[in-house]
Amino acid sequence: MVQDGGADASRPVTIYDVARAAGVAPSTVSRAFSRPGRVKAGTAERIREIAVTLGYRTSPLARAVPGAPTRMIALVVADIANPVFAAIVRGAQEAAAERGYVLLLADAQEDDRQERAAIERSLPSVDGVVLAATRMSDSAIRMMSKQKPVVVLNRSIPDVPCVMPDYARGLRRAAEHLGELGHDRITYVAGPAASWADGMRWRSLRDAAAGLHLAARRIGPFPPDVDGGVLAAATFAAQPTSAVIAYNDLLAIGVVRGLLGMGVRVPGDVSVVGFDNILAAELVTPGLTTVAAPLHTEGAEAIRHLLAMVEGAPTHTGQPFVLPTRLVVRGSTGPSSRMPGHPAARAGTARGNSWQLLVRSRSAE
Amino acid sequence: MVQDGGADASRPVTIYDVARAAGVAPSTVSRAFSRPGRVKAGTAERIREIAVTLGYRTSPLARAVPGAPTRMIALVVADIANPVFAAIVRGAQEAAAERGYVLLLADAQEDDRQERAAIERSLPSVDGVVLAATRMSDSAIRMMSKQKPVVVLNRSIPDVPCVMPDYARGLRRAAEHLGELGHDRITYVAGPAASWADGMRWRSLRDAAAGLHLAARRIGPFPPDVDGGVLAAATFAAQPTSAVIAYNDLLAIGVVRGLLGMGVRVPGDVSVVGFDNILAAELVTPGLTTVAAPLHTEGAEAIRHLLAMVEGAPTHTGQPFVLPTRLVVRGSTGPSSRMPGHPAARAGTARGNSWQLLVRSRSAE
DNA sequence: GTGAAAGCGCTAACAC
DNA sequence: GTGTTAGCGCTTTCAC
Repeated sequence: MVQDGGADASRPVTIYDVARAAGVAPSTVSRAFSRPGRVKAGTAERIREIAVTLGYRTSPLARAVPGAPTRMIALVVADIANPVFAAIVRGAQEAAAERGYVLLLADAQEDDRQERAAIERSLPSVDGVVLAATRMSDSAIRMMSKQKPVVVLNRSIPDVPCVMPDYARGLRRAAEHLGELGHDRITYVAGPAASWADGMRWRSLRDAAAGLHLAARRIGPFPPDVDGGVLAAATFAAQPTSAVIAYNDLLAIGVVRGLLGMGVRVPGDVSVVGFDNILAAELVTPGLTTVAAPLHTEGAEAIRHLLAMVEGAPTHTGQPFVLPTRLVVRGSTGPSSRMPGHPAARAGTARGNSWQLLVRSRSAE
Repeated sequence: MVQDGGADASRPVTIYDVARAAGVAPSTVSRAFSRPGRVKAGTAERIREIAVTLGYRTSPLARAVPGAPTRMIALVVADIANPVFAAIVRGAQEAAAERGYVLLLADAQEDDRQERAAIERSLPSVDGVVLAATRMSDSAIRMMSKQKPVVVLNRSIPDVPCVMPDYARGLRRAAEHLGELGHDRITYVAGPAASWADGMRWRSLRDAAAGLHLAARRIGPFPPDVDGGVLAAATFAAQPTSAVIAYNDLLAIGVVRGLLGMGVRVPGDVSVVGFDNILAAELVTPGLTTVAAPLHTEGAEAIRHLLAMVEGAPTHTGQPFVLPTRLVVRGSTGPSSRMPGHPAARAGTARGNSWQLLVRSRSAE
């Protein structure tokens, strides 16, 4: 047993130490912190002061033992190195900190089993879970959401609350933009095959294109990074269109880079649109026109919904909570060379509008 | 009281449920998991099977009550939205997951008080702390490291183990590179005033420059982001040199952008070097020459050191653990216009080597 | 090898 | 209002 010889620096100060010093029962100390109203004002204040002097810190772990909340939230991301998730994490972290919650970060590293393992490990310690771009099956998620409050990002699952950007509107704006510039055929460069978001983006684009009387086709899947985009550019070049919309910015940047490397001009010959609006989209040359997803807000909203559920709100299981997107126009999109009257159009016409041949001859070198 | 009527989906399965089902004492079940050697092989196996059937999950929280490890590590970063930290977090997360630890992420949001609050909140629940780019004072950190194992990133503090990139070597390589290209005066664009890393980088550069008979001066401080760089470019243009090394890549990219905006050519008129080698450094035009910090490795090493300490290794409190850096040469650096015989040099000479005037006249427009 | 019992720090019942 | 008591799920003595 440790002597009660005062504040021992090594052993944390407990509620008992405070109680003894204040001359009250431990439960009173506990109440002074958790239910201030139920303790006489004077007593509460005295306890607080003594607690501060002694350096008492409430231990969230012990508090949690009887099944009480831990004030920790697990945030599961597919890949923390991906700038998209960094922004989401930031938003989530802010919203959580604001309410006194702490974030437990689990990085699935784009791998199903890692994701499972990470969740298994953290689930028991947290009050709820936010799944950002999960690879789990709908049923697995639904099962999980029976155990603990769960909010899913970027994906819609019946009976599970979810937050996502307005894909339909975002892609429609992108298609309109391209249409206005005179492009009438759009290639969608797909991301990961298993991705729910990819399917959603493609469907949104296809529907929007149909409504605008534009032709849309899809190539892929490709890994959602710059190298994937370079790869995609090569595939694309075999059967080009004048406009491309990519699954995400990284892929779009890779496409631009691949195209440029083949001697294809962007936006002169091909216009390219990304999705997400990551920092690099603004920094590349030409700047990337992209659909801006409200990443930060997504993270924050997901946490807010989750905390509402954790703190007893009814599981809001209706429609997905949709956040507005907007189109950010930069230099990677421009008038189609078929667009009459525009300088770029004339230039394109002058070259016989056949950069395809150019590409072929170059890559044959 | 809950009836012992079998696996109730809502209530988590406890060690007692397993014990009852297996016909052994709870302590035996506990041993079977924590100290497998001390239980007869057959018994242990039977317990394991039953545990799996029942869906038993060990509760890390309850386990932690008597002061035992929680297998959680707090990672405190200055700004999770900064790509540098994202890479560190990634490395840390991997190393932690590998050893069965979970990461508790605290984002200080570049704010002292937030940082303090975040640490206070998470400290009691974790086995140790990794501080990445903290703003805390040396003494506060030292104090903290008496309570729990602490590893500091990118900073050297007596008596506290730390991991950092080899600033001296990295900046020396950058200076050598610039020297070889014929630059003899280097401007260092400083980052945040309070940053330990900034001071270290500047001192390293100054010392390296002295050894190479190059002149080095410093301007700043500037916010360590693209806008800060644009700002810095304006200041720099008033008294330019032919070479710039910036505190980090974001700042360097901003400088390049600012310079380009003023009609200054990079690298034709000014060579620019960054630090960190973030993704965007490769994507911008021209590509940014930069000192690559081993971000991912830093995160992973920090965790490895910390876990060694957590698991009883002596607090390795000697020299900081230094990780190798390397210079990545891209398009933002080129021969000084004073370099005789080189095409770029001639071009520079032809223009009278006086882009300073050009800048002035342009900005006067 | 295994069981019984004590206790981690805290909160929730229940008394007074 | 405040003290007393009984746990939370688990690990760790200490017996046997």
